Amino acid sequence: MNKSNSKRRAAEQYLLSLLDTCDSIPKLHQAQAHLLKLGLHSNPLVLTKFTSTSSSLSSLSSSLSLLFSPFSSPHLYDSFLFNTLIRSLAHSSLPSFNLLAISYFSLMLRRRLLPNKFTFPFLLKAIAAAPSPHLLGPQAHAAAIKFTFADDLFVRNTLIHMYSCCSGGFHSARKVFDGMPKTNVVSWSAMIGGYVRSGLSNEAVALFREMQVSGVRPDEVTVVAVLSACADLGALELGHWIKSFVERERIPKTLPLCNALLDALAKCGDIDGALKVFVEMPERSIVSWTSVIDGLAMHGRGREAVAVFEEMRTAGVVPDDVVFIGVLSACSHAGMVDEGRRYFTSMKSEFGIEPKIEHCGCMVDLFSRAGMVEQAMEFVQSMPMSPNPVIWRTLISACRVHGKLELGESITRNLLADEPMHGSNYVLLSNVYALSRRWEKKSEIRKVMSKQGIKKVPGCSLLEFNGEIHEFIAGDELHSKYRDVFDMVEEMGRKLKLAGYVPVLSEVLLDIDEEDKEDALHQHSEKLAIAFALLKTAPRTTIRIAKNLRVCADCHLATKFISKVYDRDIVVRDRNRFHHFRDGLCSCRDFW
DNA sequence: GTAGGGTTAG
Repeated sequence: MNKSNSKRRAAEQYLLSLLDTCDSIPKLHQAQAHLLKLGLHSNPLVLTKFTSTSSSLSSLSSSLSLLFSPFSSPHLYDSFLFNTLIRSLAHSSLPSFNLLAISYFSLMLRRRLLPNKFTFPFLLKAIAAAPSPHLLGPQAHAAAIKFTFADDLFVRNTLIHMYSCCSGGFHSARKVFDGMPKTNVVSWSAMIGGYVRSGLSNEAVALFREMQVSGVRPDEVTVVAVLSACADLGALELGHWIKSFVERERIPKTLPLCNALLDALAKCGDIDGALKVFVEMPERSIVSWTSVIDGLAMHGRGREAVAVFEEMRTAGVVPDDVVFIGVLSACSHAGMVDEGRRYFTSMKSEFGIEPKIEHCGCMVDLFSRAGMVEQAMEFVQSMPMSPNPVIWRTLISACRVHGKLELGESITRNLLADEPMHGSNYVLLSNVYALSRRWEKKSEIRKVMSKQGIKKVPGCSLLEFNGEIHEFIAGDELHSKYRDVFDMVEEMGRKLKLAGYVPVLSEVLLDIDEEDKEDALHQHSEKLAIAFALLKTAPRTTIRIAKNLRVCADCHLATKFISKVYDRDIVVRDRNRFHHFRDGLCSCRDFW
């Protein structure tokens, strides 16, 4: 070995060990300076190490500035360096970096470097994280086949993940999954997670059960995915079952697992169980705090939510924009107008966080619920961004509840012009008309809807019974299996009336006579679910229901009566929040 | 040196 070669070798070794000691970005920058001084800017070994170090310190731009520098010689790069680069860029949460990963793959091919079995998992991960995975994903799949790596277990598992990140891609994901001669825990977790991502939580739970039958042992990642499904479904029994499963199977209680558990319990109605998980967590991230605050907000426990936020600040955790959504919605659900205002102002002044439309939406809701419709309107006019349909719908509900019918009507007309195919907008307008007793206008709406083929989203309520999740859909055909359920709804109606209940007919969309309207109300999904629970469950046990829409005025009133007449606690999670019905009253204090 | 996972207005 000649002298200059051994000198270069020594420099290379020095830098590699220097990079090993880099545990902060300033140290990384020092190493970068040494690297340039020693002329190692084209050394693939050093550049690879530098890339993976800068990636683990979330400072990939340092590495990119080196690789893109005019001094570097990309012709020296090997497959290993490209793999490292693609992996590091795929790992980033910035879409532009994910895209860069994909372009490095092309560059690699242009330089006639062969991808190996490690390349495709990295590439597919980048594609999954980048915008429009459905465009590049199938091409990458074809490339994996061409280079004979498509049968590799790691590649297939990442294919499942990639396809399930494409909208509607769970079919393709399932095809890959079903075609695998051998699967492992990652394949199952990826598929279960894919179902959750597509909003198919029931399928996710079903696949989890299949996984257990097949003898593949779930791990902490599987459990996190199943817990998200659980949170989505509001399946408390399943949530509790998973909790004991984790204990029994000694599945490591990682931070994401505890966060998922805490979030699922809160979203399934066991907020105190969620708080217990939170208190016992050995370490917490901002996600843990946010889940607790959101959970308390959903249960109308705004004071406690705000207290938790203050505790978080005392603990030295820096708030982000997401946690403020929880704080503001807590204030709104608990009628804490002044606090809400203060927190909103503090976002920018104290924490330098620019409010987004979601935060403004919380403020509009805060004023609206408190009956301050004018302030809500003024707030909308002073927002730095233009209002979106969510904001308009919040305002319209406020107009309806607080009797500002003309304003409500004019806003709804604008909204209908923006979103003519959105069924819930017509429902809102129809309800405004019903309150102002303009029946002819109301029936006009119905005609427009049927003419244009605009459909209402059907109401759907979920209820767990005997370890199964039962689904009730509003206006479902009278199924023979549920004959007794419909009879029970009729009987409930009679009993409630004796107790003083008067059906609220104004929200029925159909242009039919009063008696038929009452029948239509009887078919609302939560009434079916409650009737089922009254028939099947032991006296005085709590009834828990999760539904997809907001509770309608009639079901809200009826459920209050049911809780008293039948002596049951009834917990309903609707689109927005929890309602705890007990002894004729609701925890939302009729504010929802 | 490889894959799957946690919070987000109404």
